[in-house]
Order: sequence, then C-alpha cells, then structure tokens
Amino acid sequence: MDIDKVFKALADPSRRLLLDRLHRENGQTLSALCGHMAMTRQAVTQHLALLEDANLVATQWHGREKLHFLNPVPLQEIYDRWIGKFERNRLRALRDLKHHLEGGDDE
Amino acid sequence: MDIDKVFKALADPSRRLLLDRLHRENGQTLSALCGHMAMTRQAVTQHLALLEDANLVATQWHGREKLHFLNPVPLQEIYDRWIGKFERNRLRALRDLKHHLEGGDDE
DNA sequence: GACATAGGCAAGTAAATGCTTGCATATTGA
DNA sequence: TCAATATGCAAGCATTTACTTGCCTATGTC
Repeated sequence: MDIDKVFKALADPSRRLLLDRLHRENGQTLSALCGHMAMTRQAVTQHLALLEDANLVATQWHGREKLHFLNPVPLQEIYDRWIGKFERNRLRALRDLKHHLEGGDDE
Repeated sequence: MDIDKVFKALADPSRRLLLDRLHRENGQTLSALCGHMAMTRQAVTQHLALLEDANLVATQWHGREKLHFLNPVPLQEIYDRWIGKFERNRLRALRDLKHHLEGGDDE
C-alpha cells in the first residue's frame, strides 16, 4: 500500500468531505455525491479518482450508475503504521516540550 | 485547531520524514535536521515552518541555535476527531463493500 | 427511435507547492 | 576583532493541483 497516496488524498478538504458523505451514506452514485459539493461534476470525478487510487474508495457499476463505497482499511493502516508510533511516545514528547519551553536545564 | 493545516502538513513525505527524525531524537537544531534531507537548508526551513504552523513542531531558541520539538497533540486529534470516526463503523463499511462487490442484491 | 440521465475523456488555466539561489543578520569562539 | 557557524528573508522558477469548459458515450425510459 502506498501510504503517500493516502496522505495526499486526505490533504484536500473536498476529498475529506466526500469520505464523510460516504461514511454517512455508503454506496452513493457520482451524481448524488455531486449534490453536496460546490463544484462541477468533473471536479468531483477527479477527486473520487484520487480517492480510488489511494484505495480509500471502491466503485462498482450498476447499469449506468457508478456506486462509491468507503474503504476504511487505509485509514486504519495510517493509524497503525504511522500515527500510532508517535502516540506510543506521546507522553515523553510532551515532557520534552514542557521541559524545554518552560526553562529547562540551562535557563 | 486547524485540522486542514495538519493534514496538509502531513501530505509531504519530506515533512513526515522530519517528524520521524524528531521522533527518533527530539530537540534537534535546523542544521542537524538538514543532515538527513537531500535538499537545501532553505527548503528544510520552509518545511519546518509549515510543521510549526500546523502546531506539529514547537521551537525554542538557544543562543544561535533553534531547537525543534515534536508536538504529538495534533496527531492525536486527527485520530480522535477524524480517523476514529471511520474506524467505529469499520466493520459495517467493509460488509457493505464485500456485499456489493461480490454480487449483492441484484447481480 | 428519441430523449433524458449518468458518466467519461481531454485540453486549458489559475493558483498552490516544493525547491533554489543570493544576500543579510546574529551568536560564538580563537 | 575577525572568521566561522546558525539561521532568516525574499525573489524566482518549474511542477503539481484543483477546477473549468466542451464534447462524446452508454444506459434507461416514453
């Protein structure tokens, strides 16, 4: 899995909104998703393509409709393999921060 | 807290590497951090400024040296307020996905 | 068959991004 | 005091990004 694609896909607020919308109601068509966005259909298509490339969204054709489904796995992996690492030493980092900012060893 | 700044800060691999380096050894100077990066000092400075603006890094001057400290709080908040939400319905989303991809109601 | 609906493809554009180069300032140490 | 070290500031540039407009295709419906 390309973790960089996932981070880049999450970097845009419109794309995060799309994920939110799918989280609220899974399996929506492109047109339905467009309803929430203040941009053209093409722009939404491009955002969704990026999300699909990052494996955050999976699609399936139903006749002339393209249904979009949320895939939560990459989010989990971002946490497990990236954010979690920092959390494990969270207290230590905060101690460092406080120690040095509030007058540490030589100040 | 501006969650968008945090996501944008995390979108670049060089900036994630900088966080990794600070995680490995906290309180490094700009020059020390430059040692790990294949770019000019100015580029690193700009990356660090973005991280600081996103509140992922805090700095403190020690004479002519600028020390950089990791602040894990925004990462925690990204998890709590964003990723966690999706995780709570992770199984449901995966069920939706499987159901529709492997031949659902009408296929 | 004709027409509306759902979506795709591709070129164009303005703004953001990542990085560089050049020069200036401040601290430290011989 | 002079030079080396540590960092800052700002303009310039190439690439990427987000979005648009215009046109084309396929599915469903009267």
